[in-house]
Amino acid sequence: MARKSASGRIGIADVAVKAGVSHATVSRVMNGNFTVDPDVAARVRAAAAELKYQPNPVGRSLALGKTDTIGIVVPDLANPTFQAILRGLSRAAAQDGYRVLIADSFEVSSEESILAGEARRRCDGLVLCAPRMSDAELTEIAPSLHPLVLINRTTDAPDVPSLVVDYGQGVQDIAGHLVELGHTRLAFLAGPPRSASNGMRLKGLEAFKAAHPQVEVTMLEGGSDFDTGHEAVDAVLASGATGILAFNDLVAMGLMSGLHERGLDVPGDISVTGFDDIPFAKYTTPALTTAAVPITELGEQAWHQLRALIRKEGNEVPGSRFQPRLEVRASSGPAKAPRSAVHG
Amino acid sequence: MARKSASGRIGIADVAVKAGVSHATVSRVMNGNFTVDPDVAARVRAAAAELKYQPNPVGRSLALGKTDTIGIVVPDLANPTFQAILRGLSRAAAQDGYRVLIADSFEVSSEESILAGEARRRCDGLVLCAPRMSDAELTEIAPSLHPLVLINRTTDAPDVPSLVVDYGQGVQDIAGHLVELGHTRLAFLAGPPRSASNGMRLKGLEAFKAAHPQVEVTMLEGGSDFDTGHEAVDAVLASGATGILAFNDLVAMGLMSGLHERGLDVPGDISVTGFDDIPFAKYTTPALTTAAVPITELGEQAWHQLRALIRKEGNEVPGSRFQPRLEVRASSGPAKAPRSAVHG
DNA sequence: CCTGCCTGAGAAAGCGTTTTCTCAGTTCGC
DNA sequence: GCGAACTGAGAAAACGCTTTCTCAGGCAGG
Repeated sequence: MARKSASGRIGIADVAVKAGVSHATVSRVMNGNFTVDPDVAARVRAAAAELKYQPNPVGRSLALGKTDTIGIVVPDLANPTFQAILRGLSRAAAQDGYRVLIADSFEVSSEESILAGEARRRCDGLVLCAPRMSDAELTEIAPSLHPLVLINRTTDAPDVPSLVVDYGQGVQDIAGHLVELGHTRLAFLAGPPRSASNGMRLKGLEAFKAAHPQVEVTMLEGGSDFDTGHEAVDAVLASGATGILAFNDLVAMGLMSGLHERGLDVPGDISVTGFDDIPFAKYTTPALTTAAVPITELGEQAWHQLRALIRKEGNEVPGSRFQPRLEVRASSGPAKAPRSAVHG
Repeated sequence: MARKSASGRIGIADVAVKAGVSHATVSRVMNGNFTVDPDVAARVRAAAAELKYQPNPVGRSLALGKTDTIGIVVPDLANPTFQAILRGLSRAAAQDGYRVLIADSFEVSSEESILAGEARRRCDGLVLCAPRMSDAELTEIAPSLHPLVLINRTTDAPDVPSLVVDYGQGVQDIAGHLVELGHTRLAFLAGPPRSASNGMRLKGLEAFKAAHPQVEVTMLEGGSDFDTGHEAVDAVLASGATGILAFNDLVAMGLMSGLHERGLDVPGDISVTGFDDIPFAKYTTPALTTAAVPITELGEQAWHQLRALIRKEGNEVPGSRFQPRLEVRASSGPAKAPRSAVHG
């Protein structure tokens, strides 16, 4: 016959009545304030236990001005990279007693800032993951989103740490690896045009071309998923390249699948490389040569940065840059003699 | 020079002052209450726009008794199945203006009920995904979690819709398919012992054995990830089975990878099947025969059920059962002559 | 024995909304 | 032309908690 306040749920008032004290005292006890007589505290605790009282977090949030929740907005929850970031973030935050609220923008860049704003208002901080919005828009809304940390994107706005993977260096490492294997005609199967990480890859390849004038690098349009790779087979063959750098592992897998259907051998006829080293990359046949990104760790670091901001520690490094690690597997091998374009 | 209340953020009071009205009126305007003079409303809207006023959701939640947020607790955010459910749920909920808060129990079943309780208190409803806790515990806490919907788990507790995939039927379909291909010795590479969906598969196989006495079905211990499958190669070979039903696609992929390393051909020597039809299943070599589960749709349905509960519609069906669809691909083929056990 | 300090706990003021209550000022009907 | 019904908007209560303010009572010191 637990008495209830009007709302039907058990509140601080109920336990106050039951323990014969004021609700202020109940609050003190629940929050470990030691200015309370041990006997009274015990009585309150007993009453709380008996009533199975659990403080209402909303009331608590309003009073304390914090929610113990952080938000993350991702462009596409179906993308393994973002899933991994979410996982790392969620785990790290959970260890500090924070929960995470997710928002998926479904690659609609115009929704991002609204979504981000809404999420931010409900949370103590925000992680913006590879936002597709323009630099101008990002800079404009960044202050209203503080505490904010950026992943795979940078901004001029102050006090916004950003964690970026050095995709530029990564593609250069991969390209270098292919050249070492004797490939002189490479092709890059690009990612989504609005993706900043694609931009970094392109810049990396420019640098690579400058340093290796003897190597031919063809740029091909693309995307970020399986189908992109699968549909790119013709373009890849037409390029005459023997070493293909796919935008990411998904694209590489799609490409390998397409090449396989054409009866071509990887890496016998063509070497294919990916990027990211998603868990599946190890298990493709042939196993995929790729650049491993410590992506879960990225999520974890994002939390650490955000935590510093929330706690106003202020002495934190403004961000950091993650180096991919070349992961050589079976999908890359010695170059054949250059093929003529448009091979059967 | 936007004036601020003590907290630093712009509140309803600031708008009220600027528009020269009471904050009650501001609230009325913001919520589309038409008992406000159009002129006054316009003035308020102008003030709100100029101050970029955004209502504080926490205060709103407290007053309204709802958060427009739902929670989901999953045993392992790294599992593609749960990722897909999360995605479906998140998308469907977003369409109705709800956000989702995630909680990952990391397969620690003792944490589940605490996590669930905490999540629930911050949200308007909860989705419990394949909980690992005991039936007794589940039944006990279910009422305190209402509105609650269960995925891949059932309970006696009232008013708890549950969405389950008919794994029992699924394995029977797969087994039937293998038998049609001439396999007479099958093996089942089981999943986590505490998993209810594993239990359903086992029951399905019992039914299958009863209906097909001439077929031998060996049960092998297992798990739910790549490595499980990879490490199971010896046990699989020792069983002498020519048709292997793996617990899920991940396990199947691990197994295929292990078999490949041993120089065995799939499906020439052994047929391997998975379960779930994760996106990658299409792209393994050979492409994986599996049972497709409309898993994203499951998340979507979960939202619909939960929404009905939140809105107290009450006339909803108590849950539903999803039928997997057999997806025949290249990893299953005609049986060879039965092999002797412990093949080289 | 009185002043002053300290301790413990109730009263009350937030936190930022929504919503009910209330009432002044209009409009309408007879 | 006066009471009744209506309209619009402010005052205040409510949501559930934390925290500051305040004060009664106990105790030590002079």
